[in-house]
Amino acid sequence: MNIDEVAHAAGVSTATVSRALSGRGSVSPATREKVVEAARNLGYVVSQAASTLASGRNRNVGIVVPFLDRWFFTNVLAGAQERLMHAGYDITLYNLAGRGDERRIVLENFLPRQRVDAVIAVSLELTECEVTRLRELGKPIVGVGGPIEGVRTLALDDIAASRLATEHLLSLGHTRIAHIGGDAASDRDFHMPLKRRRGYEQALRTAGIDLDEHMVGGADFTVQGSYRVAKLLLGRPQRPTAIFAASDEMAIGAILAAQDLGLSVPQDVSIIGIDDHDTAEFFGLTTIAHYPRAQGALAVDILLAQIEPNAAEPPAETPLPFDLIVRRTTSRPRPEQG
Amino acid sequence: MNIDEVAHAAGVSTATVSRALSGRGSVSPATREKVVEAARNLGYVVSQAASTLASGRNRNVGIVVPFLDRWFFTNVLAGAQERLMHAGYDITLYNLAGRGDERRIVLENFLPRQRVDAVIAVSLELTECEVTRLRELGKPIVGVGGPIEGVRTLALDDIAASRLATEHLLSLGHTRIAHIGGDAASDRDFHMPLKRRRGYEQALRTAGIDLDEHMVGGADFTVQGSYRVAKLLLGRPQRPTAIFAASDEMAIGAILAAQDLGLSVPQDVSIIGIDDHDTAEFFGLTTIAHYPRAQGALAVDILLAQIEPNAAEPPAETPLPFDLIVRRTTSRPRPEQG
DNA sequence: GTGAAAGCGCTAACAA
DNA sequence: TTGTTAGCGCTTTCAC
Repeated sequence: MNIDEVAHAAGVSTATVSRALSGRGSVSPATREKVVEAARNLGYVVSQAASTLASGRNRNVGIVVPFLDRWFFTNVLAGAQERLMHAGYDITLYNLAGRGDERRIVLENFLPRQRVDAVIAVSLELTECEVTRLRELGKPIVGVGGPIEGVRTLALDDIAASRLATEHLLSLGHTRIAHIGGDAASDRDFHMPLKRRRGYEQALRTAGIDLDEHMVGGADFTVQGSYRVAKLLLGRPQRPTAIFAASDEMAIGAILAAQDLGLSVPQDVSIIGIDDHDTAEFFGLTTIAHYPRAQGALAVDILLAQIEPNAAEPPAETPLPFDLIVRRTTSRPRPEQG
Repeated sequence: MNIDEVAHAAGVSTATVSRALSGRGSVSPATREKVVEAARNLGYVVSQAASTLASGRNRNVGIVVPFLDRWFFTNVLAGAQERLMHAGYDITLYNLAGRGDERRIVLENFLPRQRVDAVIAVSLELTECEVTRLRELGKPIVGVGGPIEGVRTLALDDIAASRLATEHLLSLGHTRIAHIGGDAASDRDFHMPLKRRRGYEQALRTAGIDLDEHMVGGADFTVQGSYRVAKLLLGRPQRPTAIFAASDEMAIGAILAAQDLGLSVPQDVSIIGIDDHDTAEFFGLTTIAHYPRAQGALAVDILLAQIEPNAAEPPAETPLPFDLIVRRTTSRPRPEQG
């Protein structure tokens, strides 16, 4: 079943079939109708490979993620996926998780295969050499979540978001505010944890509060990792009255730790996170929402504006929105006793 | 940069370049060396589209999932992804989540584009007509997690796994065992919740315990949904001494509900789930593990055995493994009082 | 608005 | 083992 059969059935040339079905070039309405009808009857669908070979267009976008099983990545992916599907694009998934050679394999073997028209790089911290490789593809690239040198990136202003979270605690009257951020490993792989810590520090300094390194713990962005750290932080004599965790999952770990220590949230400890994770509502978690699905969709819009001939205007470079969502895990601290 | 330039640089014909780089057909070691060298120097990578058009092979597998943000699906995906990458295959992701027309679009427009050599359908419950469409593609298909008529499927024996979970509770001496399964919506879309309930019922009946419909609740497989149902179940006068939840996330909802009611787990209520979710360890959750990553990898092995010329033997059709993992949320019930 | 025809870059059958 | 060559199925100029 190929284009010749459809052309024959519709009584036109293959060129006309191509124009009628692809929408580029002009075809009279009547002819188009005939062609579409014939194609449907025969169950014809264009061969992607032949179309690509002849036109250079793939109708396919590659998405590179560092993990698959993390809330942020799956949501960016879902948002991008939905938008791409409705634009008629396939999505090729590259996952860098694994024992190490995956990065190289993807960058050197998969991406250059010319199967994609553009790539979305999610939270990738790349070496200079890797960035070069990526740009050598000559394909439009947009980053989501982690800045890539010389590539347009959609990234939350982590410092500002963290400042907002910390300021919320300060505005409630807290002064002993702890922070649970990244550990050595996550700090090495990503800049995000450091930036969130920076925002926390900025807010404290602005409020005239001295930084206390005993008030800062590092975990691996999981519930369990944060739980352990929170137990330590909350077990100290001069314990914090509030905790700002660098992610909602870590905030939840802190909530569970507080409960297990017999502390009430928020009466004894206020807790705030960042994300607005699916389960944040359930835990009543106060947090900074930052909409990864929308980020995925926006990344697609930016790319399509570059690769689709008559696409809409590329979206303006406005900062990504984030919002303080006040729920039930933050409140004024108890009045000091003694 | 195409095959001709490489051929020229290496001083051989394009056919030899093709053979040397693809590994099919015989090439002398010396020639191969020359070709590989030339290709590397020029930064040449075969054009996937041209290769596909000429050979009919895509080196690409499609994976269809109903959601992206659920533990089971992302793990199957990750398992399949890793295996495919090391076999040199791309992976095209089709997500059916959305407002309804996605299913049709994927089945009628995307999959027939001949971009994939095979498809993995994860937890898809398809109509007869949809199955027909899928099989008409003439591509190898394997299902993971939800049986598809006439298609080899890797699926947990849900009934047996649920029986095992329930029997664990029975063996500890529980007789008032509740079940949190699917709600109306999930029962409509998937068979799995019904089967897990069936296993629960079988185990109880075998133990000579009458089924009590007040002991069965339905939720949407989320922590929060199950939390609500568990509160109702545990709030009754003759409350259950044990709960078998059809997923770990729901089991965790039940644990949190019990805690909030002032009940100790496992002293007042034993709780068991199914999955061995990432956070099961943290909650000390007793559960039935069933290895979705391995299922994804196995699905790939089955497909590659069909589409790779000199692939390994296709894996035998053995039942999928599942194991009882006893942790700290199950124990003997308190002796009856009064 | 439509058709003829020249590729797009590769693979595989065949010949040498 | 290696080269020659005919497509794979489509898109796109260029004529008309």
